Amino acid sequence: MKQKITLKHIARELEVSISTVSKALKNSEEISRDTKEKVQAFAKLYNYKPNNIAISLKNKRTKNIGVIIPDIVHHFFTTVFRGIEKYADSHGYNVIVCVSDESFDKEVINMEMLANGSIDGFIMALSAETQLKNDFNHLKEVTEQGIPLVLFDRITDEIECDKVVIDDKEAAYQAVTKLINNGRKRIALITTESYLNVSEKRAEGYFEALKDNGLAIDESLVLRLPYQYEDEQKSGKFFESKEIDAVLCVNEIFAIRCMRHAIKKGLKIPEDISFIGFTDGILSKFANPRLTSVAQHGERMGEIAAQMLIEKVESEEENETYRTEILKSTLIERESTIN
Amino acid sequence: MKQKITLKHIARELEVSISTVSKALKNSEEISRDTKEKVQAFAKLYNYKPNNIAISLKNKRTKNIGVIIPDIVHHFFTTVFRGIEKYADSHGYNVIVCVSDESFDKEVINMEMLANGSIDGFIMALSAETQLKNDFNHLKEVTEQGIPLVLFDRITDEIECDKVVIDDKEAAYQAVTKLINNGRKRIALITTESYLNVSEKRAEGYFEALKDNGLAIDESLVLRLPYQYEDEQKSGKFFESKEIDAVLCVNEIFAIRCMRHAIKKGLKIPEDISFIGFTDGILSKFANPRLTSVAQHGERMGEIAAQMLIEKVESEEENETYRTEILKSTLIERESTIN
DNA sequence: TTGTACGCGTTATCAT
DNA sequence: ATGATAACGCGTACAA
Repeated sequence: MKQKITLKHIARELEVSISTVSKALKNSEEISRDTKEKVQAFAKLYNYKPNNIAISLKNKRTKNIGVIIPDIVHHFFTTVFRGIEKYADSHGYNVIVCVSDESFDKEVINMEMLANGSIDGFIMALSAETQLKNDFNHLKEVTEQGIPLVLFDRITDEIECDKVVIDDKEAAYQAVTKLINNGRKRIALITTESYLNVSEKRAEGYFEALKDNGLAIDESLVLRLPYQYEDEQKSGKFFESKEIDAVLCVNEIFAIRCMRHAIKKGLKIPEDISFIGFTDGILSKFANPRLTSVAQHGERMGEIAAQMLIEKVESEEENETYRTEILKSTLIERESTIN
Repeated sequence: MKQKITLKHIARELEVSISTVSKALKNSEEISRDTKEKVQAFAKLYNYKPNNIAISLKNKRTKNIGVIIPDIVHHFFTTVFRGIEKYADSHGYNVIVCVSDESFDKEVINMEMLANGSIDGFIMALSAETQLKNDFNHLKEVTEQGIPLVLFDRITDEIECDKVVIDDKEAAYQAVTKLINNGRKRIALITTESYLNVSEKRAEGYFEALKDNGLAIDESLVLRLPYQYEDEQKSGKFFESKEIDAVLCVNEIFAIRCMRHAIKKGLKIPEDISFIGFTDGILSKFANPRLTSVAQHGERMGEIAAQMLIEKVESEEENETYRTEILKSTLIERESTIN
């Protein structure tokens, strides 16, 4: 096992001082051609690479980004993560991922862990529990320490920092308007229990579109399911008992499940009933029928978040201005709606 | 902005030496009750937390694990990653993820980057290009430096290290046997171009099962598609032209696509034609009909990989014995096969 | 009981 | 042209 070589080793071997070696490797003008060549040759031979940790300690810069997300086995977050990783990688940053698992405590612990020097800044989406508790002290602490923070998707107004979201309300509004223009009258909304701000925004858009188009709001057409919804009972009954001709679902899985219920009931998609989902992931593309879906452009979102963060990290002055980037979403039309 | 506080700050403020502070915070017997209380109170007040980087430098241990995977937007890898993250987190380790994007160069660069002190060990699945080139010098370098390495799923025999795989060959063998027992005679294999060792293993199992059950091997029933297969042409023609009563696909997406072709051709699933896929992900569960699939237990795989790695990282002696853990897969039967 | 000195690996500043 | 020294933040063996 050949040990990692350090400046000290080279210095000792070549009988020069450590600082000479350091300078020689940086091609400093101060050092003679001879020495430089000797040192550089030796370094190459033994494949010298400076130790990142030592450099981090010296520079007080780790070139690491901390990413905290509720769940990694979730198409949208995964997509965002890919955008972050890509941008970070191409700018010389590494990414440390922690999964909060929708738990407040884990989120806090992970943040504290990373905040002690391991990273230069955070990118995160809040856990469901955090949004429910409405407790953001851990975020406040971090920003007060001057650690840059970028929130995406699951954000809060309580914290001042850069943010990236999609226009959830607008997207839902457009989707519902589309359904109405296709002649749909009884449009259901399948959403999550209400503490997730994204679901809230989508519901707002749904209601507003109905109102603006002169359709009555019928609360009995709104079904709220637990976030991790496994049981088929509740949604099954809903479809059996209601007369519906279109459905907006706040995620793909709800949509796929509901399409099944509709088919089982003997309805034809999209003739008798149309479906639109959120998160244009793999399920939408491969569902049968293929699902019309609101694409959230997660990868782009990740890139923007990473860019915002790295900008803040690398800016010298303490920049106290924050912006919220709102990404436009796109409705991808497929077989589950009439064109 | 309140700056992160260090031992030095506390020492200066309390007019004691740095080492006194350090010891006091560790509740050392050497320090008087008085001083300890004073220091600890002050530390708590200002929320002192030791700097991870400094500790890493001192201990030559980062408590970071480097994970390099070909793709993160891929259900199987994501699942494995979750297992790694979970185990790592519960053992006080952080995870740095790099995505090789199936590129040899990126894999090499990322490894070199992390190998210079940023991590205590690697967990990785080889990129397609690396397997194609058959060049593993970057892995060799790392292991020679004494950095522990665990390979999973996409592995190679060229490198001595711990490994975790599933019994791909056996799984395919079982799946095909199952189809045969259900009375299927003309069983197709849809696989990737041949340099991925997992696909190879699955193909072996397929052939062996046919042979052991006295069925002729018909190479024209084997379709090899590019790994990132987008175009529908080739597989479409295949289904139009062949008489097939069952299909084994090496991944979910191939299976879903092929089911569409079959349905389009007017075949009934599973009556006329059965389907079995690999990677029991979200698509299998929600496909219509639901897809019978080989579950690879990615999360368990990740846990085991992390456990193997951390064991090696934390073991004092240079342990030169490596093991290869072979995980049993499970066939999850759903609507696409007869029970 | 407290403090000094050193080392982890690197770089920057200031001598020589 | 080269080297000594200090500093990043921490921990610890040793000295006082």
